[in-house]
Formats: sequence, structure tokens, C-alpha cells
Amino acid sequence: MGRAPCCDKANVKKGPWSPEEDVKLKDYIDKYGTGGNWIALPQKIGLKRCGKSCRLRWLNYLRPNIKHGGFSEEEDSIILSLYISIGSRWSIIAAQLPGRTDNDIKNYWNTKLKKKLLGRQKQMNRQDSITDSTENNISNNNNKSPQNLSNSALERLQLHMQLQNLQSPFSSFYNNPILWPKLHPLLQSTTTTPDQNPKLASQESFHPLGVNVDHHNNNNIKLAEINNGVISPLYSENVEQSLNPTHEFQPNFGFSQDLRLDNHNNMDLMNRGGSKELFQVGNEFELTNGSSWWSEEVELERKTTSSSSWGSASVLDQTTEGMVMLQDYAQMSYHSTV
DNA sequence: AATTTCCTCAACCGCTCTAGG
DNA sequence: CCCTAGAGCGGTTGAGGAAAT
Repeated sequence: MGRAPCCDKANVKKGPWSPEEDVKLKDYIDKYGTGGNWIALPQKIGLKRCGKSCRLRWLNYLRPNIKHGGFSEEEDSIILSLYISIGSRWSIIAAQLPGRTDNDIKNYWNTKLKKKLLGRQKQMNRQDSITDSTENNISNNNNKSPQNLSNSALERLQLHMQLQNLQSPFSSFYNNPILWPKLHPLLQSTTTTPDQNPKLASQESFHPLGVNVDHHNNNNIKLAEINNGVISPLYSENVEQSLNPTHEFQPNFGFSQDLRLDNHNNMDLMNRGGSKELFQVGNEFELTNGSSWWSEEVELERKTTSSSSWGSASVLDQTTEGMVMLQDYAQMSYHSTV
């Protein structure tokens, strides 16, 4: 029944590593490397440990250039930005922070950073009462209602809203490009900048925690930020790796099935029927159905037909908000269909 | 000073992904 | 294709220390 264990649990030591064990493991890997086989490694060096445990110990603690504790404001900002963008993909977030491990970042987020941002007096917070009721919905049913939104997505929404209101302790991050996350080198080349687009250069404010849009292209999904019209790819991966291929990615937008962003700042909303509507980023959108963005009837509506509406900050903020909700809603819809 | 509660973080668990046969 | 073993990942646990009572 079930999967065979990766090691003989009865003859394996658990719990904290002793200094002697650390030395054995580190010395061996320093000299010979892992040999590409963690499972066999503990036997080779006479450690009564599971191979997975050795791997974890090496990656999270013994590996050279590991930093522990003392997260800087810049690191906080990067973690926050990426968490809002991609959720709890700790390994991806860790890849943007040299010397940090996914485990470290995960612990730091769960124990400190999240509390710092969301506050700690849940029961006294009106928004958290919404959270609580939604959590109950999550645990009490498994229907396809958007109320099944994950805690992660809710947190991300709360964080985004707080940051929109400049209530975040990291508000300086918004005004300081130095603190903005560095893009992965592979993504940098495709970033659209104001230099490349004179129309964008005229935008005075730049909103680094903008919107993430699912960008389908040749089996790649890209999460991009739209910051006052400036499109900055944040992260990409192969759709076939990230999504179960037997389940089609079907954001339940009501009228749209797919959401695309091309290199000319155009966003395609693919209708279920195959036709598509083309919006240029910067057009006005609004969410209908009041403020209950997780409600089942949420849909996106194009407010005006103006194709050159790069307008005021308030319009752009509204656009941003709507798109954030779109993305979260799409993620939720995908999860609920699996 | 003793006890309880809270917090942190290293480590574990179980699942998915991937490569190779 | 299918199966299997190993790697990798994210969620969770629990020991130990700190803070509160």
C-alpha cells in the first residue's frame, strides 16, 4: 500500500544534527560532491540518516554562502513583491535572493513578515473577519465557488490592498527603484521599458507592485507586472510543467477563457467561443458586482472604448486593481477545477 | 522563582515532478 | 507508453528558548 519509503525508517536517525554529523557530511561533499545520489550518500559516509535529510541539511545549512536571519528591507520587499505575484513558490522566491534558502524564506514569511504586514490582531480586524468566514468556506465545502479562494490568495489580496493604501511599512519601496526586485537575467531582455516606449516614458508614477498577468505563449506562462502600462516579466515557466496537462487552464472570467499580453502592451481576452477582444493596457476596466470580488458573478467589463486612454493615476489604479483580481480569480478557478 | 504561553526555525512528511530503463 | 527511483518542493510539526504571568 502506498509508496515505498525512501529509506529504512527504523534504522535512521531523526532530529537535530550533531556537529559530528555536520562535519562528516560537509567534508564528504566538499571533497567528492553529492555524486548525484542523495539516497546512497549517507551509507557511503557512515551516517545513519535518510538521504533526504542529508540533502536538506546541506541545502539549508551546510552549503557555502548561506545567510541566516537578518533579512534586509530590500529582501523584505522582494519577498513581499514576489509573494503577491506568485504566491508561496518559495524556491522561486529564494532564487532571487542569493544566500537564502526556500526554507528560511518560508519560515521568515510565516513567522515574521506576514505578521508585520497583516497585523496580529485578527479578531479585531474587520478584514480578518472576512478572512475567517472565507476560511470556513474553504474547510466546509469543496464546490467550485470562488469563495474557495486559498489563504495564500487572500493574503495576497490583503497585502495588495494594504500596499495600495500605502499602509505598508515598506511604502518606501514604492518610491525607490533601487529596492525593486531584480528580474531574472533570462527575463530582463524582454522587459518593456519607458525607454523603449516613449508613450510609457510620459507616465510620472511607476507602481512596482502592479499586476500579474497570465501570458500564454508557446506553452510558456509568464507572470508579468503591469506598472502604469510598463510591462515587466516577473517569472515564467512551462505550462505543461505547472499545470496538470489533463486539466485545461480555464480561467472562469465569465466571458473570457484566456488572457494574453503581447509585446505591444495589448491584452487579449480570449472568449470561450474562440473570438477575442483586444484591450490595450491602460484602458479602463472595472469589476462589476460591487466589492465582492470573490463572488461568483465577478466579471470584468470594459468601461469605455477609448483606445488611447492612458489617463490619470486613478484610472490606472482602478485598472491595476481589476487586473489583480482577475489574476487571483483565474488562479482560484484553475485550482477548483482540478 | 516557577510555571505557562508564545515564538522560532530546523527538520520531517508526503506529495509531485522528472529522468531513465 | 508505463513503471520506478530519486530529486525537489511546500506544508506542517515539535523541541527548545524567550517572554509573559
